[in-house]
Amino acid sequence: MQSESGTSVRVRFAPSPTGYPHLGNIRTALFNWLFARHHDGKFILRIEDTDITRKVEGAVEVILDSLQWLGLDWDEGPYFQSQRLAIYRETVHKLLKEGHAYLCYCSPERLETMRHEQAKQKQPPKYDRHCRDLAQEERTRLESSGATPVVRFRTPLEGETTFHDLVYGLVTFRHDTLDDFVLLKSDGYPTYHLANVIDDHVMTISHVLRAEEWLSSTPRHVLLYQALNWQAPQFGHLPMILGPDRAKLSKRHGSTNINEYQKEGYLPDAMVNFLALLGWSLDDRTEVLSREELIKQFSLERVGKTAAVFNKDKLEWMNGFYLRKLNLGEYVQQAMPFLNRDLPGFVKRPLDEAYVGEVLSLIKERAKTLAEIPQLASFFFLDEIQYDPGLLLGKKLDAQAAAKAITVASRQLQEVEIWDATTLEGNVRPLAGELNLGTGELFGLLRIVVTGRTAAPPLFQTIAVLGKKKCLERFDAALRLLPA
RNA sequence: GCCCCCAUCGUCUAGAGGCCUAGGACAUCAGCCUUUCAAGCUGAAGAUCAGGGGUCCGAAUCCCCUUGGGGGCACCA
Repeated sequence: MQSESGTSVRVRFAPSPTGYPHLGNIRTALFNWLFARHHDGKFILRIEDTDITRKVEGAVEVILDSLQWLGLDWDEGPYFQSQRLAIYRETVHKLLKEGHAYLCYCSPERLETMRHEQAKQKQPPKYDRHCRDLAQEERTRLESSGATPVVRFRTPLEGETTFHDLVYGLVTFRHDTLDDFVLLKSDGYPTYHLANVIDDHVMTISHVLRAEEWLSSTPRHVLLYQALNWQAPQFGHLPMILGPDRAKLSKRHGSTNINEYQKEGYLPDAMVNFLALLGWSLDDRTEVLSREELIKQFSLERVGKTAAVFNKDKLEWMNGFYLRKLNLGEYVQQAMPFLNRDLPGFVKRPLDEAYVGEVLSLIKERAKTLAEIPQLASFFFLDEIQYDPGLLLGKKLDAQAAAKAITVASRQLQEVEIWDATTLEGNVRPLAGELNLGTGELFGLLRIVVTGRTAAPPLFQTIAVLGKKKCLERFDAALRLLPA
């Protein structure tokens, strides 16, 4: 498909490896990906590693893994800005030559005291343009002093810049509220402003879809495009995702890195569906959309402007929903790594896949995340279960009555030949009357005996899966736990 | 302090002047189902559409102001 300007759609996701990607970063990636796929365009991955001091080891790998995990495949890249320094320098020379940029020798110390002064006088912190029009002798003096300059953009002093944002509409900034921002740092690396403009141009990016936090630096970028005589891409800023405290997502918000969600057992499809609904909607009722539907339906027109607080409860619900939709085979595949990871070490590995399948068919409806599964299913795998013996007692059930019920039930079970839920229930249910107990009471007691828990899958299905031997052992164990 | 953006149930949102006595989803509560827990189904509660002015026959929807929230203002991205 062609965009309005007649060129094909090319979008990029351009994270910086200064940390692990969080929900907000990934939502941006997702929207770019959906936009590209919808328009049959290209999704390009670019690593903005121009700050060597903040680089986090392993971050690039985590970024790539996260995208792969979610199925957000890219068509080009990853490109690394740190390997493209020559391109930036060349462009800076051009800007310098044409008077759109200038060398600035101000020391970090001077800049800091300047800002300090400005703050004291309640002035907006802005570079005072000290080096903007240096006299020639002053320049030579500074050059010979050995100070390494930075390159700054010569921002127009008057006028204003207006651009049309695909999400927010017309946005205008007066030039006198901008300052002469740095293009090239003294270490020779470009700043974000420079590098992203150059790369977006060189890579013929058609649409820049990024978080709203970039809205206020967009006029700088527009000005740069103009100075370079390049056509700017279309900009579309995406509403922010906020933490529960309504502040920009950060490390302070705990589990916000996307790889945490993988570890917690969320499914990529659920994650994608949920994230898509943060800032975008199809209509007034559709909540569940497959990847294909999302691609087909996604449009910038339906992206909202309001920042969204992300709601983990809803994510959990959606994940549970996707989990329940899985067929048993898929479910086993998904759950197996989590069982291996979280079941106690003394449980024999490898786990028997057929047995795991039977177990999971019982807990499938009960898990909201894959990480809950080992916990929900642990009693199926342990030889001995631990629980508070007090659970065996009830209102009408003292130790003696409980012991009797357990003994009777145990004896009855020993007789059962066909070990399936229906047969088991047919044999055990009548015992309630004989023991003068309510069925709920008896079943509740047996549930504790067999699972050690008050909440578990249906009793007879559980007994069926557990097997005769293990069940009878648990009946004996319960008897031993009961006070004499 | 300055600049920019935003403003509908607790949260995510629908709503592009009359269909709104504001719809859906999550969460909450209740009922049904039921041997427990889930799931499922049904229902309830929950938003004077931030407040105030306009415009209009008519405003959640358009304009202005106020307030609130967010973002930006680095040799970070």
